[in-house]
Amino acid sequence: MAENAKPERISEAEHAVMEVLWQDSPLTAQDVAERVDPDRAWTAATVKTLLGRLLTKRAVAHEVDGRRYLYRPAVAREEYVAGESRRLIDRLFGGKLTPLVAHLAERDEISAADIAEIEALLKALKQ
Amino acid sequence: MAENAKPERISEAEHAVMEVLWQDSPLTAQDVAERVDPDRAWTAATVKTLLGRLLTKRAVAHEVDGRRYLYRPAVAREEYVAGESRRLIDRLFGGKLTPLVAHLAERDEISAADIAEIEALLKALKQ
DNA sequence: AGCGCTTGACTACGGCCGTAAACGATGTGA
DNA sequence: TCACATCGTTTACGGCCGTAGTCAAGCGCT
Repeated sequence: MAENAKPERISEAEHAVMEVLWQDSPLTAQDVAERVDPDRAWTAATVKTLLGRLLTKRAVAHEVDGRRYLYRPAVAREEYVAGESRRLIDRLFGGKLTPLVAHLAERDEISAADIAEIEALLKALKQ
Repeated sequence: MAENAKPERISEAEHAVMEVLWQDSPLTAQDVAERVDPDRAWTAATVKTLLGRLLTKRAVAHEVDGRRYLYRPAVAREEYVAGESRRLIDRLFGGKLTPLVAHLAERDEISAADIAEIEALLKALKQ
């Protein structure tokens, strides 16, 4: 094993790029630029910079395809999401999920449908 | 109404200061420095800088006490926590809580006790 | 063979962040 | 009154981030 470079933090802009790659890969830089969230209104140059930074952070990998690269994620979305979730829950809710749910509930940010869904989910978990 | 300056983003280091004030306020800068998470190992100067920045961001307010200030939060922890939670859930879970719970469940980050707690909570919510 | 287009690498630059020292005003004890 | 301690304010500085322009190398046409 070993070889397991600690995961460097992915910034918010970089995350937008990762989302594209998680959805479909491998992609060329151009493909990524075309698919990235249009609200960002990035130029191709910006996307290339972000891909470069993600490369050095080892969050994406590249494979040579003729004279260009094909990019693909090197960290699973699963892992990223888990890390970010944990960070937030640790920082704001003492590491426990219940207070988060309670919090959202108190602010009416949970619908009846949500409740039903989560109950079903938990029931399934118990067995 | 009006007068409601948009909440400027509180950084992570600033948040550590806020936690102190949310727990007990008003406090002098010195008090804050003494109570802030010791893992940070900040000098008094650093804490003063952070308080200053929080002041200009209007996240804390100060009241003059002789020749020094007493600081107190100007945004409720509740509000901050809600904002951060929403950001994360929007960014990673399409705005829905269920996937977050499902996610944590799949990673065994929910204990049986958690499940029971949340179920009780949801049951209470339904009525 | 020469030219332009594509593509990654390098450079840039202002902004915020983390961390902190220097400065200046003010109060205080001797 | 004079040195000293105490505060808040200002300035600093390296680092990462967001955004993007420029450069150099190679490919494809003509």
